[in-house]
Amino acid sequence: MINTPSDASLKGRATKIDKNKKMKTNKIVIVEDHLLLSQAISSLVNSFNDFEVLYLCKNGKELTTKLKTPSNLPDVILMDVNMPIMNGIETTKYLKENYPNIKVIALSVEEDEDIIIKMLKAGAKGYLLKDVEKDILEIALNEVINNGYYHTKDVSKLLINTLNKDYKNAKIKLKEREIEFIKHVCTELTYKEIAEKMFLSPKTIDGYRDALFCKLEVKNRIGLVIYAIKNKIITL
Amino acid sequence: MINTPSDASLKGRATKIDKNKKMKTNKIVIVEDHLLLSQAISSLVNSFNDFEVLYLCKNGKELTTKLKTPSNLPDVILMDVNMPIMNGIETTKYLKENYPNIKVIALSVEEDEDIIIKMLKAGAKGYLLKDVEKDILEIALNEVINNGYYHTKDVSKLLINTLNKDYKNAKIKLKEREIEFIKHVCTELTYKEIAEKMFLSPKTIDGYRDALFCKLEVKNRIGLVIYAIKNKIITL
DNA sequence: TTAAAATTGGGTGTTTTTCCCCTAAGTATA
DNA sequence: TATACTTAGGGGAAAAACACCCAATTTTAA
Repeated sequence: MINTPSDASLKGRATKIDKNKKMKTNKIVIVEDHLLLSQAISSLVNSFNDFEVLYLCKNGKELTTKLKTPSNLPDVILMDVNMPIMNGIETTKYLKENYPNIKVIALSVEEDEDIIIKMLKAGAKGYLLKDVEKDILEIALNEVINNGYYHTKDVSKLLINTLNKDYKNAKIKLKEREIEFIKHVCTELTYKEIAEKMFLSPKTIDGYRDALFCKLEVKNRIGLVIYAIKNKIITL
Repeated sequence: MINTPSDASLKGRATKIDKNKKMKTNKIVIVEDHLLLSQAISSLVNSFNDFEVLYLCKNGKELTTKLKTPSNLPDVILMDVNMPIMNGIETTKYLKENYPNIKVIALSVEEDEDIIIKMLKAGAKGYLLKDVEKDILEIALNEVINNGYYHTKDVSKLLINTLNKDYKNAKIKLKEREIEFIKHVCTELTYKEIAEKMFLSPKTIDGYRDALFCKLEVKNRIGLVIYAIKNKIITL
């Protein structure tokens, strides 16, 4: 896809390095939905020693297709988290199961602890915020290849914070039916109308509402709406 | 593509061209809050012919400080729209007034018509979505320097759509007091409590509410909340 | 400049919806 | 056989929504 560098010059340099220093050139793939950014990051990575960008992908789906060709297997994948079609978390999970030797470094503007945790659980070997120094990216690439993982102080801090918080939060789980209900709550329907839509008695709806008020520690329907939006149960 | 030749070769090439063709090297500044991205874009821009990145800024404030030194004046600024402290729109307005010779190209993931319009009104000579091809960036830079402006088809389309829509929308204007009120609406306060906070009679609040229901074409408080969030009257 | 129109703040009352407390049967499921 | 989940209901208080009303100011336009 999208194409590889001015093939001639790249190959030329790679060969040279291989011969003189006998250094292995590590193969990198970038998965990022914004083409200009992936090209820019690619330009950066190619400027590092011993790293070579194989190709770019716009999302996880595209990556899985590419990987079916054996010559397309990289050493490290730089993976954006927010992508359409198949996002970073799903994709990383898929890689963990199907290509466990490929290391994934997450690259994101997202500082949301939940997402970082999910990404690391999915198998990412590192999580870089997009406002790090470029040197950090090079260090991370080297570390991941040599030691198997790399984490910045920022992310480590966040992780510790999260662990401490989890004692209190114990992450609230919503049932299927509750999620269905809360989606309707975020519309202009009355509870009576919601009951009709869900084929339930208005009194049952009363029950769901009261349970959620209690569970989510909100006082009224507005609270539910705010909760739903903050926790991305609905998107606007 | 995707790759910049190692710095040495790049500098070598640039010098060569300067000497042989007497080509002017255009000076570029990148304003973008995510350091890694600005460094990546910088790497890309430096790989183009006749362009050289002078320095990077994290936000508009930093830029205004830098510009006070005459040698820091660039030909073109690549400006992110969403930044903390001083965003792309404010910064572009400032540049238009104080440094009218500097051309601004907006660089954003934001496809929101309103924001694009604001940016162009503020004086941007081009608006690139971050998922364009890198060649487009190079073309845009050249066009802006030679012709004074550049717009992709995407943005042109959006502009035409917006013009058509404006006939219908005629953008609803909210008064100061209404905005104050609607912000309270997006909390768990009752109307009575909102009245207290705004030092008004609950009945006046009734008036505001009913007026907004009508003006914004919503049926109840939930509708107001959804409207407020969609139109960024409040941020979560 | 003066009258009409819009804006802002306030009032009384009714109906509908929301909220809150309580109970409890039927169904998975571990 | 507990435990949890889903469903459903009664009764009552509070809030929200709706319908009209009035009267100062400020803006707009004739």
